[in-house]
Order: sequence, then structure tokens, then C-alpha cells
Amino acid sequence: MSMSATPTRKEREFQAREELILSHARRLLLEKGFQAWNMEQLADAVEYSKGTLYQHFTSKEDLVLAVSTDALRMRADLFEKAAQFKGKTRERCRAIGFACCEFAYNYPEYFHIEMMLKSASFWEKASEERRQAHAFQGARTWRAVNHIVVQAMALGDLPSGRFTPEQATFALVSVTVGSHIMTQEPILRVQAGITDPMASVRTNQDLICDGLGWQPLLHDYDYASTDKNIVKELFPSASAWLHLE
Amino acid sequence: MSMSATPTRKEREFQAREELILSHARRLLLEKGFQAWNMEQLADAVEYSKGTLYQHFTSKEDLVLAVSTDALRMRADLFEKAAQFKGKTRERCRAIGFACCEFAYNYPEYFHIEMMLKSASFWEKASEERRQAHAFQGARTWRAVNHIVVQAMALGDLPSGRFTPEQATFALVSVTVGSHIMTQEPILRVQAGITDPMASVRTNQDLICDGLGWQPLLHDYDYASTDKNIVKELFPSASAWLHLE
DNA sequence: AAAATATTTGACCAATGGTCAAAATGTGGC
DNA sequence: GCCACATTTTGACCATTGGTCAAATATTTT
Repeated sequence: MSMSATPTRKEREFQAREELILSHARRLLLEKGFQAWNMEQLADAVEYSKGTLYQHFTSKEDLVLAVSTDALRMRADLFEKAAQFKGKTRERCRAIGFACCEFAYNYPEYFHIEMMLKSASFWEKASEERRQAHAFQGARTWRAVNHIVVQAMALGDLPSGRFTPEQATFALVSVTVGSHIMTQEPILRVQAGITDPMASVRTNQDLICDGLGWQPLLHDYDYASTDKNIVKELFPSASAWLHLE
Repeated sequence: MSMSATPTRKEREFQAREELILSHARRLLLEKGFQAWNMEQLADAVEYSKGTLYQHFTSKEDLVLAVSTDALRMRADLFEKAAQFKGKTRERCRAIGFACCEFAYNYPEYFHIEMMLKSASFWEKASEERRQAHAFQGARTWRAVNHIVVQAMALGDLPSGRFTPEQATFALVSVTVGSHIMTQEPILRVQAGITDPMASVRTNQDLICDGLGWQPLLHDYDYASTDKNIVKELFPSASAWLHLE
């Protein structure tokens, strides 16, 4: 039994099967949410039996948490990539906004899943291991945003007197999550006359940044060319969800 | 059988029982979320049998939707009451912010329930009647905010060139819901150093208002006395969640 | 090839949302 | 007060599904 860096064939097979299960579970989750499928169906889909699923995951919740954490890891990757964008701090923050849209486009149901996780009974049914993995990826996303905020304050782009970096980060995170959830609500979309959900999310982020006094403010600077660069350099495939006028 | 304004004794009894069921369901929901209780337990609690519950509600989801709509009605009541506050438009918007905190204090789990409702399978299991009731109360809350925004633009307190009233309303709603959800997340609370969740929510609302250019901006005006008046006139019982320094 | 070990399976269990025939209760006529 | 009829309540019962585990199957070792 190898605990070392070189996995045995068995271990590789186990890993491959875990990814197979996760990919099918992800598909079911994105298509049907949480309730509208069961472990039997998943077992059929991956062509293993139910019992085998339970050798990988302690419960349905544990499995869903694993899918969610995978998505969160991808989001953290995008955030960290976006944070490297060369430019003013607010442009880099903007790049993260684009990263989040790119993510939301690929995992349209993720924010609902994330909300589900917040309901108490989920965490107690999941394994400690996966809980920690989720917390770790969550911390990465937080850190990516917070890091830019701290730098912005250090550089004087963002006033540091009124709010702590954490308060500013919290405001950005809150508005982003809230906006993503709300744009996915058909009724609200009609009420608010939203035709481009991702644009609405980014607009709301801009409002928070402006509110924080993050220079340069929206009407003092032309972000159109910034946006073009962000897309060109970081998210060339963003045309699927991006509608730049 | 009376369809008129004067209900028969039977109809009154039916109504009373429905409220009994709803009040117990509300308690269970707030204490345990959705999963951690079942219809049998609720039946025991109200001292009727399971079958009787299903004469009032078509499914567990239908019941939960009814509870949620009741809460939403209360929120709409608070919003409409807050909108009557005498003062500048931004002060009245602020009053609604307080109303939402007052609501959140009384229904701490409501936003999680609301998120649950957004998951597809819920709506299809609920009755058409209750779906409409929910939409109606949702529209009331939206309208209360939107009405102030429209007035603010008409009065010139809020610039009307850059955003439509609906976009501004949407931004406020998004940041509020997002902030309420996020402040209830223990991990995030630690990360963001949040000691007063309601204050954080209201701060985020202020950031959006400032971002929208809603006069008078936060640093041009002392809202402390406004806040005192809002509390005194509208929410005298707010001391439970309010920590004015 | 046989024994030992590891893995996979699906029948089975318990919990629970939902149903419905039967019991209980209420109502009206005499 | 009693009977027939209508309405309401009940809880045994059903179907679904998350989760378990002894037996079957596959793999490795001797």
C-alpha cells in the first residue's frame, strides 16, 4: 500500500472512478438541483452499484459537497488568475468580476448549491475531510479579493479610513453573490428589466467600488478598453456570455 | 356554504387551524430548517393527524411556501410602513434598510428559506394558489423600494441618467439579500471580522446608495440623527438588534 | 490451482412524504 | 331521542429513497 507520491494502479483506478462519479453528479446537480435525482440513478449512470458510490462518499450530501468544492476550486483558480492582471487595483478587481461571471456561466446552478450548503443539516452529514476541503477553497477565493483590496488601500487607490479591508471585501462578496442569485430569478429579471445578467452583476460590483471611493471612479475613467484587455488576456472564451456594446 | 364576507363557524375553525399549523411549521422551520423535521412530528405538535394537514396543504413544500409567504407579507408591511418616513428620499430608503433588519431579526432563517424556494422542485410541488400569493407579496416589497427610487430620481436626489430606477432597485435588493445571507455565515463572519451583522448589511446598502450618487452622500450628511428618528418613530423595539454607538 | 484478500453488488432496512378506506363526528328530520 | 345522511378525521398503508452489509465476484498471493 503506497502512501507515497507514486500511486499504485488500484489507487489510480479509484481516483479515476471518483472523478467519473463526480462528473455525473455534477451533471445531475446542474440539470436537476438536489432533490430530483437519487443515488440509484447516479449508480446506473456511472455503471456501478449504489454500494460502490458509498465507498467514495459517506452520504449524498458528502457527494454534493465534493462537487461544490470542485467548482469552488475552479472559481478560486479563475480568481487568482484574474488577480494577476496588470493594471490599476480597481482594474484588477474588475478582472475578478469577470472571472466570477466566467465561472457563473460554466456553473449556472452553483450559487443555488452554495446556498443549500449553508443549510445546517448538510454539513453534519458530510465528512470532516470534505468540509475542510471546502473551507480551504472558500478561503482562497476570499483571499484573492481581499489581497487586492489591501493593496488598493496601501497604494491609496481606496480610502482606508472609513472601512477596513475586510469590510470592503465583504461588501464586494455580498453584492456579487446576491446579484448572481437574483439575476437567476426569472420573476425578478422581468421586474428589473434585466436582459444581460452578467452585466447587471458587474454593474452592481461597480456601484460598491464607487461607493467605497475606489479610484478611478466609474465616470472618471473609461473602463471599456480595460474590459477588452481583460477579456483578451484572461477570458478569450467569454464571448459566450459577454455582450459588450 | 357561505362564499360571502361572513364566514360560517366551520370556516372560522378551518382558518384557525390553518394558522395553528402555520405557526408550528414556522417554529420548526426557524429551528431546524427544512429537512430536520417531518409531517408526522408537525401533526403531533398541532395535535391533529397527518391526513388533516394535507387538507390544508398539498405537500410539505406547499406548507413551507405558505410560511414563507406569511413572512414575506410581514416584510412588505414593514417596508411600506418604513416608506412613509418623513424625510429626504435617501432617508426613506434608509428606513427601509432598518425595516429589513427588523424583519431579519424576527425571521433569522427566512433568507435561507427564500433561497430554498428558488430551487426548481419546490415550485412545482406547491399549489398554484400559493405560488401566486408569494409572487404578490414579493411584488409588494419590490414596489416599496422601487417607488422611493423613482421619486428620488424625479426629485433629482438620485441621478437618472446612468441607471434606470429598476437597475437601482435591483442593486439595492441584491446587496441586501446577499449581505443578509453572508452575515449569517459563521466562517465569513470571522473572516470579515463582523461583530454586528445588521450594521454590516446597512453599510453595504449605503455603499450602493453612494455608488448610485444618491444625495446626500454618506460623508456629506450626518445620518446618526436620522437613524435615531427612524428607530424612535418606526421601530421602537429595534434595540434588540441595534447597536448604535 | 487453491487459499487468502479485496472489491462489488443488490437485496434489504428504516425513514418519510403522501393516500384513502374506514371510523368518528356532526347535522337535520322526525 | 334516534336514525339516516354528510362531513371530517384518522392512522394503517404505499412508494420512494438514502444507506447498509452479507454474499458473490474478482484479484492477488502462495
